[in-house]
Amino acid sequence: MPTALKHTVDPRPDPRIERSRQVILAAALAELGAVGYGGFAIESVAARAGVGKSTIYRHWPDKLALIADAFRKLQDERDPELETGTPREKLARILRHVADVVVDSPFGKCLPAMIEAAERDPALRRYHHRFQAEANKPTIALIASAIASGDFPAGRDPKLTAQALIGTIFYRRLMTDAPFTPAEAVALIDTVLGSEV
Amino acid sequence: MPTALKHTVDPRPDPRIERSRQVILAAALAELGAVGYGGFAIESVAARAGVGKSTIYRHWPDKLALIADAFRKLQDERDPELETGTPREKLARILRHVADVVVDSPFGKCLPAMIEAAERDPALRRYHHRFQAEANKPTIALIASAIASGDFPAGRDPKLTAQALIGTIFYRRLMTDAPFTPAEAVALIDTVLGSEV
DNA sequence: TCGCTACGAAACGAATACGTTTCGTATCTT
DNA sequence: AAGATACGAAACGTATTCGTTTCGTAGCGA
Repeated sequence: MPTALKHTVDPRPDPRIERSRQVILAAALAELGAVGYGGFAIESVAARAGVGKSTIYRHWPDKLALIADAFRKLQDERDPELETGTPREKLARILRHVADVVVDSPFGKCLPAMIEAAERDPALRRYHHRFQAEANKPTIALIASAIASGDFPAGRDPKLTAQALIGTIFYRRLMTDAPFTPAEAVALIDTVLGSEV
Repeated sequence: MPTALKHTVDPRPDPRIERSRQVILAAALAELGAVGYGGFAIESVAARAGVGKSTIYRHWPDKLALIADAFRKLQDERDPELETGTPREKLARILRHVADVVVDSPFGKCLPAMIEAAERDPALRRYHHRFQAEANKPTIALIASAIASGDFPAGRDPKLTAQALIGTIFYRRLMTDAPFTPAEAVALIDTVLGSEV
């Protein structure tokens, strides 16, 4: 009985499996962006992916599991920032990137669906919050170190500052008809941190 | 032919009609907050309101019209602010009020559903955006006048400043597990406008 | 009091989506 | 080349919801 093998990866897994998984996850994200959490239908995902419905149920037990995995795939979009320039320049780069992602990417298209899903399902909510907290860590660290070095004015809470900057971008995407444009990054920094810095 | 009467209100409309309308709209808001835009079901609204389904269809042609009317009713929640105190105190009062509404009220409970609905339906989206823009006008005016009077530091865009403040509260509600508390209002003002003001 | 009408309950057919199952085919590993 | 298996297509029964309709009742205005 080759019990030990159970803990090793199969030497040559059938490539059809992983390919199906990726095609289906991409289709699921497209579906979430197109019709939202409430309108999400497995049959539409199958059609979108050019796949039989049975193939989806072969890989995921139900709709929620598929949605959770699709959200997980959004994390691959993460595209962190450079390491050169003044703190102000780095921060502007981050904000421009966030604006790009929130407005245009699969993440941005799925954002309302993610918010709705997080509101309805506790497991998705935990993931949603953790993901967002993780994504903001570099920004908070940058602000904290810039305050410590005197590049940014003292007396501000780095985390709250980051949330004010990032929050503005999300607010514009979700609550107004004028999404935040990368060109406004400098103005936003001036507004929140002051232009005299 | 009493044509002119067409333009006047019926002298004594059946009170059952308006009563049904209000009960149903309140139930619709509760339903939106509880199950969201996608899960919204007319039959559940009827049960929640203690009303026959036919009564709902007697007053609204379909689901979307009912949802739109329910959103319109949220506007009644508006509870503007006082006129006394320093600009800083007024602003803190506004932010505390926004925090209350966004976290606790029917509006706050329906917020994810509204965002999702606005994403899917152009008419609801226009209403959603206009409502939000309208709600922010007093805040923007306050900031603008405080900047003009020298109470707030110059060089900031009042609208963007207001969006940074309000946006932080919405961001905390929608994207984190730590909703904004009224006690943080002063810290938020310090962070965005500087504590030296 | 009398006629009118808004009402609640219930049943309806159509449509949609879930999750399952079957079956023949195409593609993988060995 | 041969056996194993992941696949797509299709059909299935169940459940849910839509929006409609019918009907008897209760509350309204006059």
